[in-house]
Amino acid sequence: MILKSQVEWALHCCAILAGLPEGRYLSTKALAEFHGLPKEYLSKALQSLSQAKLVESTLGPSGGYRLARPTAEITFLDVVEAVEGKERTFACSNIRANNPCRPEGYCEAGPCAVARVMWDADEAWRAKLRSVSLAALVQTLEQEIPTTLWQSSFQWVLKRAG
Amino acid sequence: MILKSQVEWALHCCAILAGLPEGRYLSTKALAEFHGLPKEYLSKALQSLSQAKLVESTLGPSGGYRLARPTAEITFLDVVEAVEGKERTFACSNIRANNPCRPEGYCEAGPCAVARVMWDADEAWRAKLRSVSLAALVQTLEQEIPTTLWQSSFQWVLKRAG
DNA sequence: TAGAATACGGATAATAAATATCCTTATTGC
DNA sequence: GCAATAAGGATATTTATTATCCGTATTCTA
Repeated sequence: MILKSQVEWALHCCAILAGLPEGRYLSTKALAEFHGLPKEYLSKALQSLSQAKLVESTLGPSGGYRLARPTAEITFLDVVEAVEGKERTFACSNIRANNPCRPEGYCEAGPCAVARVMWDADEAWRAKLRSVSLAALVQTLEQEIPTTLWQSSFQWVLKRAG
Repeated sequence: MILKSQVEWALHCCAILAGLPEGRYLSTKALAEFHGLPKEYLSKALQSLSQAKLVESTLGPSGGYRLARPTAEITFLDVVEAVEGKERTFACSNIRANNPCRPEGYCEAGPCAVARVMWDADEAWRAKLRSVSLAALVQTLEQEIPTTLWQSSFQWVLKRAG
């Protein structure tokens, strides 16, 4: 079990969009170029973000994407779920129902104990992702990335932002 | 991203093996029949458990599997990792290295900030799975499953255990 | 107003992973 | 010796992921 690579792409794209000045848009082309990713396929990830209302888009030249909400109000979980979907990572097929000793017409009361544990763990994962916002990510990046690289990247993006 | 169905199968099989009396074995055939699963493919999951040293096996008629450790010393994480592997659920391809503004020969210091968050969440998931033992699962099941079903299942298993 | 650049969605292909089956071998109990 | 078993290799089958291509509507710019 491994997350789609689109999750990684979407998170990095959001990090870039988070630094975009108010009212400006950045195109798929620019995002793909900046990250060295296939433009057409990255486009699908961005469309997922758009459908999840995490980003807004405009058409035409100078079109592209921008965040739809303040960076403090978008979490890692939002992005991950936009790309991966909201379904739990453990699917219970209720195999206990195949127990040959199960009486006719017997129906289990609640969810399986095995599934509950797996779902609790899934929720712990999601809680952790929910606890980190894009704002927090940007703050970390700003501290870690060398100033010159940070600024040159910012310039690179601005030059291409519509 | 969804866990293999073998994870579910392995957990339920371990729950059964946890109730097996000292020194007895239960075959793949019996476990497959009890859960309504394809014997050949379930066998692969049990082999994974065996390779991870969570269960022991013997050959021949009356052969099969039994737990290799006390139920209190086998966790959900042990079983999940035996089947799914120990790799993290987020793979960082280090796409920041594709940044066109990155100076020649520049080398990132530590892991990417995005990956760290994803890995923290992964660890939260694992911690939760690590916190639940087979002993705890059996205790829950014993409380939840109707006594008659519990006992008849136990009898069913014992009749087939070598 | 024409043309170019864009997001969007549908269709399709290529690759990888999960699911499943079959067969052979070595071991064990009867 | 025979039957039942775990183990592991080989091979399909099915599904998911990754990727590309194309047509359409929209928007900016010249």
